[in-house]
Amino acid sequence: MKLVSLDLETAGAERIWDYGPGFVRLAGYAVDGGPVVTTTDIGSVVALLHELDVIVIGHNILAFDLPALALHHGLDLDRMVAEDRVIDTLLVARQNDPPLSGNVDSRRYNLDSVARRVLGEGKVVGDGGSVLKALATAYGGFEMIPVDHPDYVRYLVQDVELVRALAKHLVVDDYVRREHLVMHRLNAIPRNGFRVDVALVERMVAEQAERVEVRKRELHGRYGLPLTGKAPQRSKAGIEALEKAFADVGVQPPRTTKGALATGKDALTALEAGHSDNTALVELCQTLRALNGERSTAQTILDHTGPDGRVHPDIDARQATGRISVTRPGLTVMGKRDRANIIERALLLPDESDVLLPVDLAAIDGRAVAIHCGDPDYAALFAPGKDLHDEMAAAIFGEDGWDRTAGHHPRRGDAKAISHATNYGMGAAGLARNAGIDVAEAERQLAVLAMKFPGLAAWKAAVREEARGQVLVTAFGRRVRVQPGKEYTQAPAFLGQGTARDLMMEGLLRLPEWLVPRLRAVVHDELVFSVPIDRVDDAREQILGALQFAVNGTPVLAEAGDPGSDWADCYRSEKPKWPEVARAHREMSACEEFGCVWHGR
DNA sequence: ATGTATCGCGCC
DNA sequence: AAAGGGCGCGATACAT
Repeated sequence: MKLVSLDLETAGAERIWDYGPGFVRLAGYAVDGGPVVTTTDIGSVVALLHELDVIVIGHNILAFDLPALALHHGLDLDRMVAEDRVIDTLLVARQNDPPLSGNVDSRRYNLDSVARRVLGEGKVVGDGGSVLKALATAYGGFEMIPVDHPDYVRYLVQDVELVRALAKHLVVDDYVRREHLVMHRLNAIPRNGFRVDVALVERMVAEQAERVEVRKRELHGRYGLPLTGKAPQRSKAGIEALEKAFADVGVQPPRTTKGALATGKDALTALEAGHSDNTALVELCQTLRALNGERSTAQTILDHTGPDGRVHPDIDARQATGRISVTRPGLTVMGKRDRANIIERALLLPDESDVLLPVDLAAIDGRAVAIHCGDPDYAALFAPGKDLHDEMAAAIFGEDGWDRTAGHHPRRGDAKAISHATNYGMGAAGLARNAGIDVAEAERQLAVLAMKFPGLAAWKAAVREEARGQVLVTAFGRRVRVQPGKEYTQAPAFLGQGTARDLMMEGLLRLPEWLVPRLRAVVHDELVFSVPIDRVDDAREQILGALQFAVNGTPVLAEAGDPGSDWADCYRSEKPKWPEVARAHREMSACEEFGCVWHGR
């Protein structure tokens, strides 16, 4: 086999989906230990990669360089990936040396950083990206840099050499080979994009701006809030005005744990509840909350909508748990639970003459924990036909008052909170606060849990200890790094979330080929597809077939939502009390429904 | 001008 | 001794 180290210079990374032909400007490659070749004859590079004895290696090539070659130069990337002839050093670097949570490692995996770490400081010259940036500034854009500029060529040559040097040090294990298949399938999302209801986005942006304006004026008139900037309630002068306003209505201004003025939803709701007879305070809280509650999701979608009327989000497995990030725009954070926000999903549409079909995995983090801990009593909660939270309620509170044939356990909701406590290491104080019970009762519930599921408790203790000295490995073989000092909460959580992620991805790998380019979004435990109306039943059956399998006796359960005319429409059965979730309702010119977010705007 | 920290909204 | 995990995105304040 020949190892081809590859890098491309292009018209700018963020232009990959809209630039068109000419996006790839200059290619650099080296075959094994041979000289680095740079060329504008991109077709010749594709021809080289198509040779069956070639393995191509490069940094982020699976998401960027190779898709660009596929898009404009006929590269058969599907085949190369299927033949296991692609090595992406970014994916390998993450597996070899996993990131911490939070933002601390956000710049740790660019080619320069990886090379410095792996090769040692002395072997990396220059300062990477700044050379390119300077050239782009000097010539008026990446696409204007002369392809024979010595600095441009030198930069490209250096990156090819770095990749080649890295290849000798990085370890490609079975997990990361699979990860290439996973990420390639996920890359269907940016490649194909998600259709946007552009007219509706523009309307919602305008309507939101109007609402914000009205509320700012109210706060300005009543409390002297300044009108400068986009969020005057968060500026120094604004906070000062609000503190005075709270004092004027006779309460201590609410504080965050760090002492700042708390203007968040929870703080204001709690304050209001504690002084429900103080009408001036209630009014202040409500107006402030209404202003703070305005999100700019529609604007974000608009900002990222391309000339094709679609968003092409970035897909990345950068999270400490391995969970998938979907950004620019962030589809994982669009409204769902709040009535006021779920309508955000109406901005995203199926392809013409298609419908959107969402499928989600039931209680997938819990199943992942069950697979890890091997506690038969815990695993039994996930047996076919059982509802985790009902079973958990029965385990903690007993079967009294629950008729299994008649519906849910009366304390299912309480049990759900405790389930999450199980996965994430919540303490009695936190559970008490969360569930509105006293600490003694919370302690009792956690104790019952530990007693009923001894294998689960033992596993948590073991992985907390294990995480103290080393990187943890999920059931699928993904390596995850826990922050020193956070073993108690992060160790069980990362294994649960990391394995849940790969249960989802296993389903993705099992999908029939025709559905892959129809994938539109992934939201941790949910996949969204755009499928032709006359193939919905086919699609549903095949997707559910792919997503449902058993691991060590624990079954994975998938459920399909409603085929929808937009993404919100997919949840009309799930949210029967919110009629506006249904597109058919939104298409009416008016309605009488109390609280309708659509007609009541 | 650009980047970081902090907060706040939301999602799973 | 006690301990709820992971994110994305926008805004402001502040450092460089």
